[in-house]
Amino acid sequence: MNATASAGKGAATRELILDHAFALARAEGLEGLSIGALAAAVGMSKSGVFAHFGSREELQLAVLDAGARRFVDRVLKPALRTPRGLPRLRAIVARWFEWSREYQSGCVLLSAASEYDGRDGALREGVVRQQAGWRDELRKAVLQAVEEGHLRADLDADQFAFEIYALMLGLHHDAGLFGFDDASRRAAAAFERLWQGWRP
Amino acid sequence: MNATASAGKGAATRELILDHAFALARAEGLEGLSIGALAAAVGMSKSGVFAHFGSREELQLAVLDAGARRFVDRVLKPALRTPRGLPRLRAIVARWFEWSREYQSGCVLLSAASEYDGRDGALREGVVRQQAGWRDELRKAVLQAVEEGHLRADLDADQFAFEIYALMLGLHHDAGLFGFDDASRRAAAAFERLWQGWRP
DNA sequence: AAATAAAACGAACGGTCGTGCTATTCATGG
DNA sequence: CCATGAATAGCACGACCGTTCGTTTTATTT
Repeated sequence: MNATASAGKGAATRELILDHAFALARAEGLEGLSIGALAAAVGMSKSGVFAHFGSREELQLAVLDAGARRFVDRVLKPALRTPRGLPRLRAIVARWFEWSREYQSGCVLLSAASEYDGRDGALREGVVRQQAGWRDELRKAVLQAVEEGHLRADLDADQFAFEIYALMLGLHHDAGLFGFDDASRRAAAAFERLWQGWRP
Repeated sequence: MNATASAGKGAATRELILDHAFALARAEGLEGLSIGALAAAVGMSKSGVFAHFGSREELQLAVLDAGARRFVDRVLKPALRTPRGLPRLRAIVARWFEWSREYQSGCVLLSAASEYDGRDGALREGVVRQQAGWRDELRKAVLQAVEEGHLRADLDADQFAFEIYALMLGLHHDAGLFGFDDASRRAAAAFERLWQGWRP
């Protein structure tokens, strides 16, 4: 009847597994994610879980992909409803802050970036593609703010996107180690100062 | 005769083990560091390596500590030879860039921060203490730059240290995924703009 | 050179890992 | 209601995990 069931029972349990896998990977990282622990969390047998993905690496890729989809749904998509330019850029960052608050102790996407930055293989490629894609979305939002005349025309959008991203990394880092509230204030203040410095 | 030998053979091989462990942890993280693989890298038996630390966790703590000592020796200490204030602060950042270039694909200290930010235990405590200590050194260097009159008096040193740290996180992130050179240019440009904006 | 202490080895233990195979349960279309 | 295929369970495998223990080799001291 509902959306998941109409795609068959298999797809539904696959989503259920991915839910638990996402939660486990938050705490242990994608490399720390084990099929046995995942099966125990879902309440299935190891082989039952395994059959849905065919290999551990496919499972990890699926978790990574699920994380990316959630991020887009929770951060980018809602912000697209606000008018393009600076308002939309600020909406993106605001949603991103909320995301960080929810996943302050372990964001799968960020820990994956640090887990696979020095390796080869499909997972690294997935992380790179995903991070490059998100950076490009950010860059486009910055570019639109320039085009709309909300930010100065001589602003380097790539550079600006890098600096925003760096602030969010700082937020996540400090939130995980020292607490979210202080980190959030610092990151927010830095972002305010950053874009205000580029007003026309 | 020499410094290491006078402390006994045990201490010397312990350092040798830590060398290899540091290299392995760069690629696999502290959680991915296994005693078997470490023993093979050093050319010793598993039990021989194990005996030096008594537990895997003690080994991980020792690697973390060794990393912190190296960082201080390579980044902070040399910078202390330049005059206090802005020159020293810029020297610290410059050394930090060199450190990042060397360890662009996997810095043990940073990956440890992301590995243990959502856990409990001795390792997390070690990471927090180490990160807090380094942040404080950074803050002190910023404060001295204010006291010397090199930066404006209304500068919030904590905030400034956070922003510098965030830039270095951005550098490491982008260097690992997209290449060091581009990331380095962006981070350097951001730091230049950052401190120049606070000149008296 | 003998005695003693430190260091390293080698084998084994109980567990968990990912993965393959076969059987059984389940849902679903005819 | 039954047949068919999908979904899950159960079991076994080889490999590696951290750790323990008794033995042997190597260094240091007397």
